[in-house]
Amino acid sequence: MTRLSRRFFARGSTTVGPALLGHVLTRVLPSGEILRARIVETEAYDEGDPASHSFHGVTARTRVMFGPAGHLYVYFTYGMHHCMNVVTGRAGEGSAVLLRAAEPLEGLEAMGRGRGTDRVRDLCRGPARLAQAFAIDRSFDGIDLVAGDRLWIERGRPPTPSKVRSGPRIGIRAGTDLPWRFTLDGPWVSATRPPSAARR
DNA sequence: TCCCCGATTAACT
DNA sequence: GTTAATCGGGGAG
Repeated sequence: MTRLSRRFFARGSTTVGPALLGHVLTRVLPSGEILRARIVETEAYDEGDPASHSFHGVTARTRVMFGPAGHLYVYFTYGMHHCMNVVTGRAGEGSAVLLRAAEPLEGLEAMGRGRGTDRVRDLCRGPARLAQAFAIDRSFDGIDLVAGDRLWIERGRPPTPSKVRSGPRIGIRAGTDLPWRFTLDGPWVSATRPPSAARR
């Protein structure tokens, strides 16, 4: 049970995005319960990418994205949801990988408690659901995944590269031409929705 | 300050 | 397939 290292994260987001698939997000709750889930869906965001929160430079919210790799960037959206990202690249670069979905492996009961559902398939399928299942909120913004003791990523069995699919990212308006969403086929991947076709 | 809308989800018809 | 929920970020004035 080796943890992914600083070096792993300190590469470009479009490299770290697909590389994270198959590895295991691990959380220790205040109760001591352990949550583990295998990452099956990620998206890369980069400075200069109009869909990225870092596009407009450093702000109070995006400060962590511009910091050293291996830290967690958590944002709040739609007035009710949290989503978590792993910061990538070099300090000074505003890049990160959004964790969008995972296959629950351990601590399903605690995840269900956090989510308010018993449907295993819905525990970690979608970025806000994943954050809720793992009890992650803005207070986790900036924590270190390499050295911290509440959340980290364990080395799993990486898929053969041919199993990794890529396609357009979900829920964004700009940057839809970039194939920066990475998935492993299966029931744990979030639903794809045509980006903003019918959205304001 | 004001205003628009978002890296979403769940509950509708 | 459609839409309400709900609030903070960030650009415009």
